[in-house]
Parts: sequence; C-alpha cells; structure tokens
Amino acid sequence: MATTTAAQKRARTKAEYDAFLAACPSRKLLDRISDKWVTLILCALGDGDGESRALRYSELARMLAGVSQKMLTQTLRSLERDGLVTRTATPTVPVTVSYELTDLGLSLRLMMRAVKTWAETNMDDVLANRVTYDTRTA
Amino acid sequence: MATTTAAQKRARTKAEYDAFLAACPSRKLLDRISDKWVTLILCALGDGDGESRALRYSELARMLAGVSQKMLTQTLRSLERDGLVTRTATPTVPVTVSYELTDLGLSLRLMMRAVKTWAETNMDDVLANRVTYDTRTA
DNA sequence: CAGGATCCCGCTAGATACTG
DNA sequence: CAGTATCTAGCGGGATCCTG
Repeated sequence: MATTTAAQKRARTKAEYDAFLAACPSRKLLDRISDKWVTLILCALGDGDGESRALRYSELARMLAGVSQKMLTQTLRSLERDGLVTRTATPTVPVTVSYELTDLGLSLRLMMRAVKTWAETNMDDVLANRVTYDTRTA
Repeated sequence: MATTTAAQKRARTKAEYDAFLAACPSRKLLDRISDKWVTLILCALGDGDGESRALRYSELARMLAGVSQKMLTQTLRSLERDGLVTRTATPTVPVTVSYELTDLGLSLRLMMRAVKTWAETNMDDVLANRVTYDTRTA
C-alpha cells in the first residue's frame, strides 16, 4: 500500500519536521497527541487480546471514567480527522456508532500504552519523590 | 539500587493503579506527563549520543523554541518534584544551573522520544488525512 | 544567568439542556 | 444511543517587570 511506501521514503529523508521548532507543524501535532484523553482512548481501542478492537461510543464513555460527552466527542473527532481512528455508523433502530483504530492509530497506540503503563507502574516512586521534595523545601 | 527492586516488585503486583479510573492518582500523573513541554524537555535532556545529558537553563530555553520562562521553570519544577530531573546549582559568578535526567526520567524519556519522533515521521500522513476529512465533510 | 512575582486574557473543560 | 448547542467559571499560559 502507498502508506507504507511513503512512510519509508520519509524515514530516509529524515529531519523534515522538528518539534523543537515553534513554527513546525509537528509541534502542534505533538501538542494534540500529548493529551490525557487521547492516550486513554487509544489505549481503550486496543485493549483487547488482539491488535485492534472496535468500541461503541457508550462503551468508550464507560471505560474512560469521568470523561464528559463533550471531551469524548471532541477528541474522537480530532482523532478521526487525523486518521487515527475510523468512525462507523450503523443505521439501526437507535443509531449504532463504533470506533476503531487505523494502522496509523495502531502505531501510536504502542507508545500511548507504554506511557499509560509507565504512569501506573511508577506512581509509587513519583509519590515518594513528591513527599521528599515537599518536606525538603518546606 | 532500591529503585529497581521496588519497580520489579510493583511489576509483579500489577493493577495497583489504573488510569482509566477517574479517582486514581495515575490519572493525574498521566495528565501531567501528557504535556508538550514535558515531552520536549525530556527529549532535550537525552538528546546527546549517550544516555543522559545535563543542560543549563538557557540551553533548554534555546532548544525549546518559543517556550516562555514561566512554562519552562514551571515544568522543570514539576519534573524535579516528581523525581524525573535533578537540578544542580553551581555558585559561580552569575549562578549556573543545570538539569539532568534521573533514572526514572530516563525511563520515561524513551517513550517521549518515540512520541516526538512519531509526530515528526507521520506529519505528512496526518496532514493528508486532514485534507481528506475536511473536503469530505465540507 | 536563572528565575520569582504579577497581571490578565483567552479558551477550554465541564455542566446543562436539547435532538435525530 | 450518540451526539449537538450553549453558557460560564476557571485556569493555563503568555507578557511584563523585577532580583539575587
């Protein structure tokens, strides 16, 4: 497929984008994907045993405890626009909508899952470090 | 060292924290590290050939183009408090301050670097997807 | 040089109400 | 069920001024 070919070509002609530069588009993209809800949605959509997994809107809302409808919809739209997830609406009695990761979303999910796991794994260390820091500066 | 041992112990007793839950502390930690400046700072501090690399405040400010003093200082404080970076002040004529990654910060830097690279590598694809989406919905 | 302290604007997240 | 629309409070974050 053309996607893979183009990706390989960009890998060769590297340094085309640099997020360290303020004007670079990748800086804004980095800002978009550096988001709590993006991380959790991508993790949720790949949570199954296999690689990808389609979830309905209400299922996502249940998994991401505490997310508002606005943020969930807004984040999903953004991810869909960027080609990270696909939205499929099935015209049943009440309409059924499901979201699934694309290949691009799948590739980012790998890192997002690692970041989420890192936060969960190192929570105790961070908590301890904060206590140390706070008592030392108090 | 004790850090590695504790980390391994937590790896065995997994599912102690879950970022999917709103009340879980790891949700807030995930929110903190899911930040543009956090990503860029961690990347910058490990940018050299080796593993870690100490940088001065002004060097960081120059690398992260467009960052305000407030955000840079604020983010560095947060990272220091969480034990991801160490701050070293050398009492020279004008004081010299350098920041360096801790082992904990080093472990997170691996994923941050991957995320930053992902954004730069897939920028073209995302841009193309946006055009497709926008024209299709226009 | 490396910040601390303020002011203040924008915008975004959250709550609420409504709909195909 | 899966959203859209509207409103508002709160704060993230930039700009500016000051300092050890």
